[in-house]
Amino acid sequence: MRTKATKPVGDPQSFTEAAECLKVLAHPVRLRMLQLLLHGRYAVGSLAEDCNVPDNVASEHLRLMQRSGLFISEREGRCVYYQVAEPHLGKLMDCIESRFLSSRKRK
Amino acid sequence: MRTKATKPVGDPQSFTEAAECLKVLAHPVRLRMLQLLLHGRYAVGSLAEDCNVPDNVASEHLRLMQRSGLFISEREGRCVYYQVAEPHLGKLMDCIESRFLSSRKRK
DNA sequence: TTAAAATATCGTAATGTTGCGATATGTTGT
DNA sequence: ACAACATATCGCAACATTACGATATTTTAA
Repeated sequence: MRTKATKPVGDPQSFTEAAECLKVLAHPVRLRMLQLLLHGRYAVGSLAEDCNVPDNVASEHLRLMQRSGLFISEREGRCVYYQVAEPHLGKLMDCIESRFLSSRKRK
Repeated sequence: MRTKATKPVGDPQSFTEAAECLKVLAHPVRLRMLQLLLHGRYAVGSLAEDCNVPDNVASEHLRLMQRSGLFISEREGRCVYYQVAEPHLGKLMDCIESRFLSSRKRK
């Protein structure tokens, strides 16, 4: 049995899936939305306002992330609230934050 | 002093940078290259062969990742060897692997 | 039932990404 | 100097992503 010359495994299909997930995250507005939703539950309009984008643009970003299984939504009166559905996103966001984003808080 | 109602911080510029980095990672071939290079040092041709893409395509992916500061390269005779330059990529790849890729090894 | 609010969807134009073939550059051995 | 090898670059066509304005849907309140 050899102990050297091992290569990490991973079938091409898995890399494609991982890449598609990263592609969904790879947008500044969607990243910010994820960060917010990892800390709470927000309606479309609040997210749009925080991200400085029109409501319909926010809605499209949220729809994309929902179709990828990252978020779920539920209607409550007039508003639709989104929240994080994929548990691994917390750790992933930690990595991203520790590299790119400050860790201070604001109200 | 209030203890509730805090929102995570992050100026838009940082989110743009983070998103650009994720965009670079968000390709199956580039992800596989990163995984390999986190375990060793490879020349363009070896990476191309492992990823089943022509040499020039591999070279373009590597160039992109190098321009984003993720890899560095050094010539050694005829070959050019790439290696990981950004230390945070290890943890990030761990997250991705734990979610999407099996952890078995192959020779 | 009508109006207003919140969200979603659609068509479209602008822009970005990808892979390919051809060509260029750099390196080694003869 | 030349041929062979390894890598890099270029122009281009195919395709994907994005934001926008307009329009549709759903819900609440009057």
